[in-house]
Amino acid sequence: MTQALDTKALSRQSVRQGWKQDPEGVKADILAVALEEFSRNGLSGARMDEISAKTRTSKRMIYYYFGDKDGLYQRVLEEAYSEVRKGEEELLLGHLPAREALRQLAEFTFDHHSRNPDFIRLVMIENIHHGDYLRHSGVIRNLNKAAIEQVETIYRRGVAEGVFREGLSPLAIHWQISALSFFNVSNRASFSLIFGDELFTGDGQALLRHQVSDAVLRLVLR
Amino acid sequence: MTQALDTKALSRQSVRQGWKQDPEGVKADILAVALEEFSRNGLSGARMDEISAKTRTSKRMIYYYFGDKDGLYQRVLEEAYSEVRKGEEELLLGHLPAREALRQLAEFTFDHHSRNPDFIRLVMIENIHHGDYLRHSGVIRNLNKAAIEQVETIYRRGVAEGVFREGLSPLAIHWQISALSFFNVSNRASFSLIFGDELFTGDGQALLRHQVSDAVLRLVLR
DNA sequence: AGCAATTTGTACTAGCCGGTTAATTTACAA
DNA sequence: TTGTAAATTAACCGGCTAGTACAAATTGCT
Repeated sequence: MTQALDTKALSRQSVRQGWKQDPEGVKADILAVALEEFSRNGLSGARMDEISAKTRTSKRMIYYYFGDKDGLYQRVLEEAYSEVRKGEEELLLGHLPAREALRQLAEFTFDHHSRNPDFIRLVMIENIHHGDYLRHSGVIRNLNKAAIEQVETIYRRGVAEGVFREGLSPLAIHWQISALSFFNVSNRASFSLIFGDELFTGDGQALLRHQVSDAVLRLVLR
Repeated sequence: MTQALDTKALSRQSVRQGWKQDPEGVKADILAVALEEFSRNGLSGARMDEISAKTRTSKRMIYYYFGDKDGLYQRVLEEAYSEVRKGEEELLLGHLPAREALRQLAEFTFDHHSRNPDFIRLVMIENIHHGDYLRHSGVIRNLNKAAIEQVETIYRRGVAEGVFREGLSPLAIHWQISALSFFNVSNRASFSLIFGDELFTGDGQALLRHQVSDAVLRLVLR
C-alpha cells in the first residue's frame, strides 16, 4: 500500500517536472482545437470532452480561461473572424483600373472563401443561432466595416472613369460578391448531392469562379 | 388515500375517454412541430421533449411512428423538400419569350426562398451535416432534377431566339439563381448585424430582388 | 522569500435528454 | 361478443455531458 502510493507520487512527479508557463500558447491551442470541433459539429453538437482530449492541456484549463462552453464558442467566433479578415487585407487594388480591380476583388473573395471552409461553416452555424453571439461581440462589427469601403472605392472610381453605371449600391455589390462566394462553399454538399458534383471539380470551380466575376462585372458595367 | 386514488383514476378516465384514432393527423402534427423545432435549433439542438410538448400527442407516439430522432429528422427533411418543390410547380413560363421567362424564374425563386425561411434553415443544417441525411434519401434527389430542366428549356429557347449567349451551362445558371436567392435568407442575421439592415427592409429587398434578376439576365444576354 | 498566476489530475455530480416499459383504449372484423 | 392489432398514455431509466471540487505543484515576478 505504501509502495503503491510511492510509485504514484513518483510517476506523477516525473511526468510533471519541467513544464513551462505558456498561457498564450495554451489558449491558442485550445482555440484552434475548438474551432475545428465547433465548425464540424455546431455549438450544441460539439463536446467539451472531445475538445479537451484533442488539446495538449486538460479540460480544467478550458474552463479556467474561457469560463464555459458559450464563452469558448464566442471567442472562437471572434478569433475566426479576425483571422479571416487579416487574410483579406493582403489584397491591394489601388493601382488597378476599376474594371480590373473589381474582377480581382470578386475572384479573390471567391478563392478566399474556398480556402476557409471552417470559417464558412462557423458563419453558417452562427446564422442558425440568429447571430446571437455575433450580436454580443463589438469586436467583429467594426472589423468588417472596412470590407465595404473597398468596394465603395472601386465603384466610385469606376463611375468616375465612365465605365460603371451610376446609381448602384456599393453595399449591394458587396452582398452579391459575398453571396456567390459563400454559397459555393456553404451549399456544396446539398447541391452536389442533388445535381451532381460537376461544378465542384477542378474544371467546374474554374468555371464558377469566372462566372462569378463575370456576373459581378456585367452587373456593374455600362 | 382511497379517495386520492379514486380522484386520480376518475380524472385520468375523464381525460382519456373519447379520443379518436387518427394516425395520419398525428403524424402530420408531429412533422409540423418537428419541422419548426429542427429548423430553429438544428439536429442536436432540437429537444425531443420540446417537440412532444408542442404536439397534441405524447412523446411515445413520435418514437412509435418515426423510430428515433434521426428518423424524425430524415422525414422532416423529405417532407420539407417535397412541400417546397410542390410550391415551385405553380410557375409556368412556356408561353413567355426567353428573356422574360428567365427574369420571372429568377424573381420567383427569390420570392419563394424568402417565403420559406424554415426550409432554408433546414438546408443549412443539412449542409452542416455534410448532407448525410440527404444522401440516404432517394426521394429528394429525383424530385429536384426537374428544376434544372426548367432552366435548360428557357436557356435553349433564348439561344434559339438569338438573345442569349451560347456556351453557358444551364446548371451553372441555376446555381447562380439559387445562390443569390438562398444567401438572401440564410445569411440575413450575420449580414445585417455587420453591415446594417438596409438591404432587408421592404425597399432593400425590392432592390436586391431586382438586382438578382438583373444580374442573371446580364450574365446570359448577348 | 513571498505571492499570484498557471498548470496538473482525478473524481465527482446534477440534471438533461434520448429512448423504453408496461398497460390501456380504440377500431374492426370474424 | 370477442379476439386482436393498431393507437395511445404516463411514468420511468440509464447514460451522457457540462461543469465543479479538491488538492497540490510549479513558475515567474517583485
